[in-house]
Amino acid sequence: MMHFQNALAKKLNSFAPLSSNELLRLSEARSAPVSVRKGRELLHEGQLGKKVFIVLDGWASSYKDLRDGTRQIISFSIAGDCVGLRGVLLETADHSFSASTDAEICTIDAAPLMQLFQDYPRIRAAFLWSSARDEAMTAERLVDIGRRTASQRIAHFFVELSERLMLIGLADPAAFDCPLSQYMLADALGLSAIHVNRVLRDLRERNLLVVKCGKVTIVDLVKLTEFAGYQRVDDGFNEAKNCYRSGSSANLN
Amino acid sequence: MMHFQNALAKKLNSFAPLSSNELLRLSEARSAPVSVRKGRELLHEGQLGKKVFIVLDGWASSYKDLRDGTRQIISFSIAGDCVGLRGVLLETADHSFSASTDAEICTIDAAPLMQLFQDYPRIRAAFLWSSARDEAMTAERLVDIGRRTASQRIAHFFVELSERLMLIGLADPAAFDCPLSQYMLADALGLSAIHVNRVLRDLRERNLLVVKCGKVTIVDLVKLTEFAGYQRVDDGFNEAKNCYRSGSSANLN
DNA sequence: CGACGCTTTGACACAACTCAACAACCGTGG
DNA sequence: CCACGGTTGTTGAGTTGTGTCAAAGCGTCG
Repeated sequence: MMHFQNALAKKLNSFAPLSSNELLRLSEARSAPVSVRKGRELLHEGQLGKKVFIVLDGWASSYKDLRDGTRQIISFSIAGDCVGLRGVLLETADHSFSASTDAEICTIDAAPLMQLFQDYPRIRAAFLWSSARDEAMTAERLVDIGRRTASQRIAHFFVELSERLMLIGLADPAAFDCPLSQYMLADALGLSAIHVNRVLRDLRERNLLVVKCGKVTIVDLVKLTEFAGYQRVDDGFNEAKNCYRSGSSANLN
Repeated sequence: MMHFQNALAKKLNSFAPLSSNELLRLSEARSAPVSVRKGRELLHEGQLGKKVFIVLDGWASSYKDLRDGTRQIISFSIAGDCVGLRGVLLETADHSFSASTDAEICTIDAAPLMQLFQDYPRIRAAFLWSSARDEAMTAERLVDIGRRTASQRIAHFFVELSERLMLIGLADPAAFDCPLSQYMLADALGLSAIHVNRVLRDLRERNLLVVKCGKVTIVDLVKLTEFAGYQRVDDGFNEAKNCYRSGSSANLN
């Protein structure tokens, strides 16, 4: 209960403040927290999407295994993250899901969750918001892998990770714990583990970022952010600037 | 109205059959269809997410521009596709959106859409399903770019595209129209346009796929699918096989 | 007609991968 | 206690896939 309050509820609250009644309903719908060991697979691609998982503590990852033995990690989940909503909607999971460290996890069955969505618009809104946020991160990872060099990619990943962890109080601006092995980073960022190692050395020698013994230290956040290309071309300041670039007979804005 | 019925309604219907009343409500909420010319930008990254766009005819793309002048296309939209729901939920668009060909597009404002979601659970379900499907495609693209070679990537992309187009009756099993330039393919698949050209030649010489004058011909679907690694390791037959790989005290399934 | 966008090709450079080897660290069991 | 295998990190040498640069062919459209 403590964990539940601290992780999911805290995160959902940050979008749509939930009443104590809504929190109670959520808490009734969820399973008891379960401890799972590192490596434990909780969901296999192709399985029926019967429930969502909520990470209360530890790290987990969503990924797809390919025929040639490689894998692509879609995303890492940390405390407060909800996984599998898409699988519930599509009825079958389109990715696998495993604990990356020892973790504490609970579940909510599809049926009661859908009922909550129907009865409590704010709970629905909060989940949708959270899932939209995850999707935005997936799109950002697409940009990472598609258009950034390995160094930028890794830099970008850690900047983003730092922000995520800070949101839930698990990082301070200069450093945080990160139990991801170089193999996992490689599978998430579309690189080989060996190259990840080389890039990490490079970032260390440039005095940007040090990864050592499961601890990440951001040496120079400004330089790192700049290096990663963290902001995009517009930075949001030129809204609608080009909206009428090509002519059209009607106003779509 | 005709188009609206044929595109969005048809697609939504394929998931959650909508009553004529629900279709009417949807149709009342949407704007009149608007013709936009190729290249027209409809939404710019960072803009307020005030509405969703529905493609009725033609092709469009969602993308992010990077500081160094490159871009990453997140997805292509075709008739029946809905874009911008995420932007509405997160309140600001996390990507830009443009017409890739001359196109016919209508919009639904955020407020009436949310009201529809509240009043008509099946409309809500249909939109959520559609957006979950899009998200699954984004994840698949991530796998493409992260773990497949350029040739596999392109092969995979066209197999997936063929299936999408067939669903809305715009492709037959052997061929379909595709107005995407090699530059657009490159930006979607994390490649350079020049390399896309080389790979297309390669696929042609292997007698797998011919792309010529905006027309894609699939020469050998079986070989192409095999080549692309379209199916993943499990194919869904071994549900739950590994769910108990590492021990745990409680049942999460 | 010239300008422009898209495709095609070649030569070359370089980022990232593979293979191979070794070091450091861990928990386990003899 | 130490030996052990397994996992992770580190480094080097060589290979290859893909990007870059440059140039030419070709439609189309104004």
